Amino acid sequence: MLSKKAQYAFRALSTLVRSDLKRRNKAGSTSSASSDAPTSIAEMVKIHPMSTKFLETILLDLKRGGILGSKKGKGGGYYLLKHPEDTPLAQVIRILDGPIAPMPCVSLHFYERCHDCNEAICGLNRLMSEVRDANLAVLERRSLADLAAEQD
Amino acid sequence: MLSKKAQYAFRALSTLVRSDLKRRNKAGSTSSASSDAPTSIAEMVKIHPMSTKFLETILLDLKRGGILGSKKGKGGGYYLLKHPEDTPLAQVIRILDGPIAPMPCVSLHFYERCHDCNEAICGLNRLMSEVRDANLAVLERRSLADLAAEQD
DNA sequence: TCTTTTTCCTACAAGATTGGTAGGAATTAC
DNA sequence: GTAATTCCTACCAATCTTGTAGGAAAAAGA
Repeated sequence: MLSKKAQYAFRALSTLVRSDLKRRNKAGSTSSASSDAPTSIAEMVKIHPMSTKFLETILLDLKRGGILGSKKGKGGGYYLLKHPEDTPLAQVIRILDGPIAPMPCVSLHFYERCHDCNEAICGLNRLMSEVRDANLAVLERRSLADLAAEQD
Repeated sequence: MLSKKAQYAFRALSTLVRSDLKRRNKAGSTSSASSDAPTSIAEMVKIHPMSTKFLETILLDLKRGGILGSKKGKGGGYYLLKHPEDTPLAQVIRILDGPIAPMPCVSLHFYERCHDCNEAICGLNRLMSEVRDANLAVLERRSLADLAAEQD
C-alpha cells in the first residue's frame, strides 16, 4: 500500500500539474518550469484538505528528489521542474516510500542481497521479479500528466 | 514490500509443494490432500532456516485462511488442502499482509471508501486501479506450483 | 496409561515505521 | 520593517512488525 505521504504527494502534485497546464495554455509557452507562477502550500491545502505542516515536509522531499522547484517569500511556492509527462509516478513513489519491488532482492533501485537463497534458481525471486515488472510497466509509463484527469 | 511473514510463508509453502509433488508422483495418486504425509515445522525449518515459533504462527494463519490442513501429535504436521496450482499467490498474500491494492479505495477484498475524492473522476483512483490490475494479473495467475522451481 | 511429539492458542514486548506536530530560521515582496 | 512564504530539525504518539514465552490439547506408540 502507498503511504499517506505518497497519497498526499499525488494530490498536491495534481494541483501543480493543473496549474502548470493552465499557465502553459495561457502563455502558449513551451518552457517547462513555471517558477513565475508558483503555488503555495496554502493553496494546495485549500484544494485538497490535509495537514499543512505534513504537506510541507512532503514537498521538501519532492524538492530534494528533483521533482519540484520552489520560490521563497511572499508570492512564493512550488512548481514542477519538468513537463508533467516527464515525471513518472514511479519516481514519486521511490522518493516518498522507497522500493516499489515486493522484495529487496528484486529491487532495481534499492537492491539488497538475499541471504537465504540462490537468486539464480530461487522460485520466489523469479515470481517477485514478475510482480515488480508488472508494476513498473504501469508506474514508469504513467506520469504526473495522467493525474490531471482528476476533477474534484 | 512483502512482510517477512509472507516471505517466510512462501518459503515454507515451497517445501510443502515439493513434498506434495513427491508424494503424488510416488503414489500415482490423484487425490489432492496429503494428510497421510504431513510435514512438521521442524522439517520446514531445517530446509529454510527461520524462527520455529514465528513460523508456527504463520502456518496457523495459513490454516485459518483455508490453505493448509494439519495433523496433531507424533508424526503430525501440515499439508496442502488443494493442488498447488489451485492456490494463487494472491491468496497467501491477502491472508498474511492484507490488501494487494496500493490504496484502500481500489481494493477488491479490503475496500474502503475514499473521503477526499469522487472516485468516478479521480485520476489517482484510476491510475492505482491500473497498478492493482497489473499486480493481480501476476498474483492470481501464478500459484504455489510456480514456487516449486526453487531448488535451494 | 505414560511419555513423547506435535499442533494450537494467547499474551507479551522491543524496535521500527507512520503520520503527524512544534518551533523557529531564512528569504523574499512590498 | 512587516508579512508571507519556504526551509530545517527535532520531537512525539500510535501502530505495525517481528518475533518470544509459556503452556494446553491431541495423537501415537510403548
